[in-house]
Amino acid sequence: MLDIKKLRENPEFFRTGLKAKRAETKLDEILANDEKRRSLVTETDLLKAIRNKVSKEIGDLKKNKADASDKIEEMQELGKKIKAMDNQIAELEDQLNSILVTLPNLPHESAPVGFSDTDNVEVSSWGKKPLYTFELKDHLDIAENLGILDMPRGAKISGSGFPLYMGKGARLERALINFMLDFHVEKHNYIEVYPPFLVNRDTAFGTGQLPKMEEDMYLCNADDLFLIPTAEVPVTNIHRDEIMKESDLPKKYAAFSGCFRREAGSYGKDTRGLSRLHQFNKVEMVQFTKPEESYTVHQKLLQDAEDILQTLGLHYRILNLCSGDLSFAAAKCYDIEVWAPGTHKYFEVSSVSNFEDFQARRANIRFRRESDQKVEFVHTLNGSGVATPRLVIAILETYQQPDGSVVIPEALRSYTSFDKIEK
RNA sequence: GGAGAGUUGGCCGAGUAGGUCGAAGGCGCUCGCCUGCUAAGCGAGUAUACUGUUAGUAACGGUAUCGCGAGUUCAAAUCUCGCACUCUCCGCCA
Repeated sequence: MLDIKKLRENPEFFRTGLKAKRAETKLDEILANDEKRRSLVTETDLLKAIRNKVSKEIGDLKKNKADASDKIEEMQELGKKIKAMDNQIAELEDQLNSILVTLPNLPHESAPVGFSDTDNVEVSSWGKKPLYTFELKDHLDIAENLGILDMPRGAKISGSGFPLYMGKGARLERALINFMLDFHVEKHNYIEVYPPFLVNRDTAFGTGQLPKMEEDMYLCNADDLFLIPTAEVPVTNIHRDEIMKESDLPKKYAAFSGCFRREAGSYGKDTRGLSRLHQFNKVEMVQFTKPEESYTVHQKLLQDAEDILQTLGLHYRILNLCSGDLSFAAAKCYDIEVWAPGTHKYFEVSSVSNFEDFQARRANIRFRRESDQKVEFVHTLNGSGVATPRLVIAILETYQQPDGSVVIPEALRSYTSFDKIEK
């Protein structure tokens, strides 16, 4: 949620930012509405002050057995007026809010201005594309050949985009989750979290999924609960409506969760194998920081995610997303794309975002400064650390052997208990 | 799923024949005093949001908030209705 006070003070700044984010701006409507609302509030508060005062007088009169009927009558009239004005205010607030909640966060100044993913800027990379002396297969061919992934049966059970891992494939999936979670907890000092996978509307609103992205989530209608698209949603909401201690910041959480996405409108794109799924697993890192620290933390968060790929020996590149490609709530975001030699493509395995106070405003997450006891919104950040399906793609394709088998990266072997997947 | 009890400020906990209750008291915390040190003691302070005056993120004022929402009333923490959550018992179940 954008800050209406700042918007009031500097609308042009917001207009420029929103335009870079490719958002429709109705700022004039918001500002006019806000103006009207404030004058009404002032007026109504004045009347309420009178009512409070006179009501006390009535109480005193009655106690002294004196006649108060004149005043009561007066207040009856006043009460009607107040009620009408309160209704008007509520209506104005509804209107104002309905627009405000659909406005995305502004891009940070260090995010390149641009329209689409072609304007994203590669800022760094690690490792390089490995060379092979034999003909490469893509992950689906490898996996089917090894019998570790059964997409047709997944489709039979649930529909397309629901993977069914079998045997060593299932074990590899579980190993990756444990490896990544242990890694972040033990090496990067995150607090491990195991969150609910179903969340209510307030929670989905807090991180910015609602109201605009409702169509992208699975809804359990009978209970009005959403299947989470990422652990970011429940984990960020841990501190919803709370005032945190300054000394608790930065707060670092790492959580595994299943992720469920309807991927509405993306049919026909990246459909092969594990590249785009309705259900997948991910370890997510979430941090709460003081405003002045968030961009330093953002860099560290990126490193924490990179660390996973480096340890697994996978080549990747990092993109600084342009304003137009940033998600609704993000001010800045790095995407990490891992190289898949068989598909000959980079796949996004992690998004590392700084939301500044955008989510904190929506979810009302604040902290108290020790110096002056003032309350402020925290900054929230998160990064995938990382999502498994495309990681599996990269592992299978990178470590495939001429005979169709796949060698397990060293760091994973204590988790898989095997060092090779073969027929 | 059925029946009952509950939800007050950072915590504990008063407060129901509606009125001076943003809310007693205690604990905690902050500042000051006192004191070889510590502890104890004494004094003061200790919510958030919106809004106004103002050059002011300073100061002062107003409004709202006692789980959430609506209602009754001149006036509601206190009455009525709906909802959420917690606890207990029964049923069901991994």
